Amino acid sequence: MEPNTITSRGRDKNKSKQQFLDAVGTILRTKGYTALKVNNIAATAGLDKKLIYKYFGSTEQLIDEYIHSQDFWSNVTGDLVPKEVTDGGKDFLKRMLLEQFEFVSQNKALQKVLLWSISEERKSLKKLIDDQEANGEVLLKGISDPHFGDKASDHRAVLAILVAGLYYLNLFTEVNGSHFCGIDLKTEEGRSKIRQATSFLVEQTYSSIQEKKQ
Amino acid sequence: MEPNTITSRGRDKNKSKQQFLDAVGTILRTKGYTALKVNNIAATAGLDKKLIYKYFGSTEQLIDEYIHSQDFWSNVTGDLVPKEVTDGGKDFLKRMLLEQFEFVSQNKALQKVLLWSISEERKSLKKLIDDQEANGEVLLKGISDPHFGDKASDHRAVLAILVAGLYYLNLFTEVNGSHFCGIDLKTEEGRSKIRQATSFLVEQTYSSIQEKKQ
DNA sequence: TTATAAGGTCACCACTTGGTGACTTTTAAT
DNA sequence: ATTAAAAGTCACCAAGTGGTGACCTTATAA
Repeated sequence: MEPNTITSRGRDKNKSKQQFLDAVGTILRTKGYTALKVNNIAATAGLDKKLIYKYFGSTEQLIDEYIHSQDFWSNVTGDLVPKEVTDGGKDFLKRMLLEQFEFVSQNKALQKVLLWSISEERKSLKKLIDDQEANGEVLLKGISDPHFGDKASDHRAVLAILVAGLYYLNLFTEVNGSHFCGIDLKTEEGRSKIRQATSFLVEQTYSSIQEKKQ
Repeated sequence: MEPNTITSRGRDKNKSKQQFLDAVGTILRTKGYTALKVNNIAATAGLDKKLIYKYFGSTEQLIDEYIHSQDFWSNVTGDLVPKEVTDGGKDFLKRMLLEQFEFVSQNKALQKVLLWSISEERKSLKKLIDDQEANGEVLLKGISDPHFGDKASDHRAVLAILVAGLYYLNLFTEVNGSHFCGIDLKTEEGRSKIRQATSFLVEQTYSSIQEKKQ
């Protein structure tokens, strides 16, 4: 029998594979990566676990295939990159940081993946992180580095702290935490303060590091 | 028989209890909180798991007792608080941030606890976080808030991003990651850049938010 | 219609998990 | 020495884990 590609049957390998991949996503979002067990995944997919071994080889490979299949940073990176940069990328970076802050807070899967990537050594996660880093590298090299000249790495260090800080604050808010340095991150008011501080820090960095360069 | 308090025997309840608590610490540091299983803890302690139930009631209670017994932020918070503040706490905050950055990077247990606290809902972790937050509150209220006046919460938001960012960068470095925004966090050079950026941001914040206030 | 290959189910295995009852060993007061 | 209480060991259980062989089911090419 030839491999079924298009015909819609009740028994569809591709559909079943997708059900497993979806199940991985569902479990990851709701229970986190520690709940990604064969029995759990099979039950969530509503199919027999045997099929996981048949189609993916192992649970690990299924999970890796899930990771590779997702574009976790879609909204952040796929963002509008300005055609022309007149302010050294200040406005672009500001928007990027604020959008990332919002995007992460609304994207449970990305949150769990970020957490996962700092919790467990894993090739496919390292690749994910490295790829995202490479994406950022292109933007920085093309947009802000030229502006900061020999102070480029100083600006990058600042940016690293900002990106990392916004990541952590979002993760922190999800469990056990609400107030951080007295800011209530669960309220719109608190999050607004964080956004303002982000804008402020980008602004300051652009005016001051630029200053030093001249 | 009276409870043994001081006499040193081979069979010493307190010593055994401590062995279990130490085992929890060892496992946490080396394998992370997900490896904190009864059998694992008992094996590490070199004692029978039955004793865990006898002495602590359950594994959960043993773990909670470990968490409560530790002063994870000892070096950071127990730090020298200035008797007299003449610069609005700028120097104090700068030193605090830099010391925290170093301390976390060298303290595996604290790293794992930070990770744990943003991964799993848990009363004792929430208490830990809340207590640390309360410690910080005292310092901020006493040192920097008066300086920033009605802009105090703006300064706090900046500080939140910095503290969170330094946390995340340290956690990021431990697994899967090395470069972040192009900064190699595993090298002294990279970490130095982060320290400089931290100083820079505190400096900027003090000069600029102060400016606005006047 | 029938053969066949792939989709899918189920029972079962070995092993690990948390947890407990029955037991032995040690200690120290009598 | 006797004895009671606590320290500690061991075998065992039920439930859950990852993983597999034997089987049934369905679609379609011949």
